[in-house]
Amino acid sequence: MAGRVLGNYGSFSKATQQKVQAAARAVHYSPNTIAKALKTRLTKTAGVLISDITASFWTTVVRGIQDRAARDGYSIIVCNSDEDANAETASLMALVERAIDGLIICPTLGNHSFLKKISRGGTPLVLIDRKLAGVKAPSIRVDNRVGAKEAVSHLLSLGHRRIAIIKGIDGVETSDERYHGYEEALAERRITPQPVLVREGHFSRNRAFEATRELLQLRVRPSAIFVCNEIMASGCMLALKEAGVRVPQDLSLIIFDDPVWAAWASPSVTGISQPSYTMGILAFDYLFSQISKARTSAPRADDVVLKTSLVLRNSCRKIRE
Amino acid sequence: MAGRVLGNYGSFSKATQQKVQAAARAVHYSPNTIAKALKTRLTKTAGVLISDITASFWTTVVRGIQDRAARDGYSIIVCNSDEDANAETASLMALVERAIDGLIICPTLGNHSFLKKISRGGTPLVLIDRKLAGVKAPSIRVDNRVGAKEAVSHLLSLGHRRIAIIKGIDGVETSDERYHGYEEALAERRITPQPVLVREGHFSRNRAFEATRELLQLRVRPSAIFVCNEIMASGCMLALKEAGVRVPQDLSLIIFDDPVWAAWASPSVTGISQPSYTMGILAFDYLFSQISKARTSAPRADDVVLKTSLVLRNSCRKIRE
DNA sequence: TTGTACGCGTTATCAG
DNA sequence: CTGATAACGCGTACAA
Repeated sequence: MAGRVLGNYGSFSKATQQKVQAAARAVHYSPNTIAKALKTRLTKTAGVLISDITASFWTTVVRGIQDRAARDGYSIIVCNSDEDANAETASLMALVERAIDGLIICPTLGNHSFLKKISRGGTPLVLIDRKLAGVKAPSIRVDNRVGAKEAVSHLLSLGHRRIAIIKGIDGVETSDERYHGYEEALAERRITPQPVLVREGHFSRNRAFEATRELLQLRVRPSAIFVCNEIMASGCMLALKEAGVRVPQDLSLIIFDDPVWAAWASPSVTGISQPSYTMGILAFDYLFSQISKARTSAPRADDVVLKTSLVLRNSCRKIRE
Repeated sequence: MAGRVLGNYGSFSKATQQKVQAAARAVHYSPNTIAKALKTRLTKTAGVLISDITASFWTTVVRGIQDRAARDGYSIIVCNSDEDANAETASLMALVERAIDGLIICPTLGNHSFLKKISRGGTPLVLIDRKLAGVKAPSIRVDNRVGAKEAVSHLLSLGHRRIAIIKGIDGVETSDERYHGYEEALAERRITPQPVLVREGHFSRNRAFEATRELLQLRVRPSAIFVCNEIMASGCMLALKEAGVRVPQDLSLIIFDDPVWAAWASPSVTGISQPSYTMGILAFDYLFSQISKARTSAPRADDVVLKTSLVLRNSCRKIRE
């Protein structure tokens, strides 16, 4: 009986309702989600698997997910893969054991057999930041190619022709797409990318630091650098600072991402802003609608690609070459 | 019976073991952690309640907690309070419903009756960043007073006498302690704090932005500002930049915290570094030992106070006054 | 060594 | 509308 009023189902009289509620308050009743889950097979908990919560892009995404999840009565377990496929699988196993109702994941490179098994097993899945071939799940992404192209086109319009790029991890969609954007922008001006100006940064601060140093040692230095994410931007800027290179007088800089510090850095840095918080919100919305199978009237698109925006600041300068 | 061999406890014969295992494979048996948790009262999940994961201090703490938790087979549910007592209680309820095995919390200001009830209820608890009177639980903190004092003493030793402070939230331990450190450092030079130089920043970017603007409008400007955390530092630096104030030529700046961008900002900024990752590691260690009740031989201290360190960079300049 | 029956806290069903 | 009772899947105590 008490179960009915507390669970708010079935039928009961106003009188018993009040009695039960009074008693519940008296005992400080709090429902046990575990027992509930045993019955309903819903834990009201979702898993989130990203590369590293320490990156401010991901921090913001996670905050978006958490906020929306809290609204819907869901809790979130966040795991970090550090771009390592083994770590990914380990986290996935922990998540599955906890019987999460759904999963939001940014897949690493590598074999995703376990992930695919989970997906086939019926666990609702949402991909974030990257797609994954062979898995039928909605994805929330950003148009990396167009964003990168906009960044490089901006440099070109300022007169730059020797534009270097510090890429992420080859094979990772976001990295490859940003490189394609770079290529496309150059192609429009009939410029072919010079291998010596194309550097690997592995989404790592140290690698980007090294890459920047190498670029500065070139006989003919680039007049501008496009850095493919915020983490690498920090390494790059450190190297520039160390070498005494003035931005933008000696060299122009544009980055993919728009971290908080971009605004008050000296000079403030121009970048491509991603709607990270919104991505988190959307990701959970998609997950939730899958979980509750309450398909909204209009069938929603399976691949949500959001727009980035160019935030103009003071790290790029007009040149004549 | 089958439970015994699969759970690997009690006694059984080799023969039955093989029969059961064969059957298990045939049915693709996989244990149900939910049912298990209902019985054992161990969910292998811990809750973490902080103010805002978006702050890089907290991001790092959380990463420390996650890493150590993963090692011990634990998953973490992170909730944000945004320094709001109601939000704190709401998150706490969600956590309790999920029957977490333990809780790491940075308590907000306000009535913690629910938290105390949880603690008395026997849920292992660890306080992080702040203590909480009336709750018997270990706390992992930093010596905020000494750290702040070191920062201000540094400014004093450089010749500064008009030193402004942008505080956090009055009543919050970290904020109050940092202010005490400020007072103490001044007292050693027989300087009494001037109310006009003491500003409220509420740990908020915007509030700190405003506070900085007010300081700059003073008839006699301060020669240095001590900003009590990283979030507020960003607001302060934006205001300085907007007003065209050069650091450190026109004004010296020192902050509590040592965010990643401090190194490559121009100028790089001097600050008080907290061992945030270590704090996360320690917090989970304490929690885990409480959960497993495996009291280590030596009784560990209840209040762990870590040291901060002054990281010298280029935002403070020597002056003569 | 083996079988079995009970309880964990919910939800859901079925008579009353 | 109400009260009792059977699952959910696993651990465990007790009896065989």
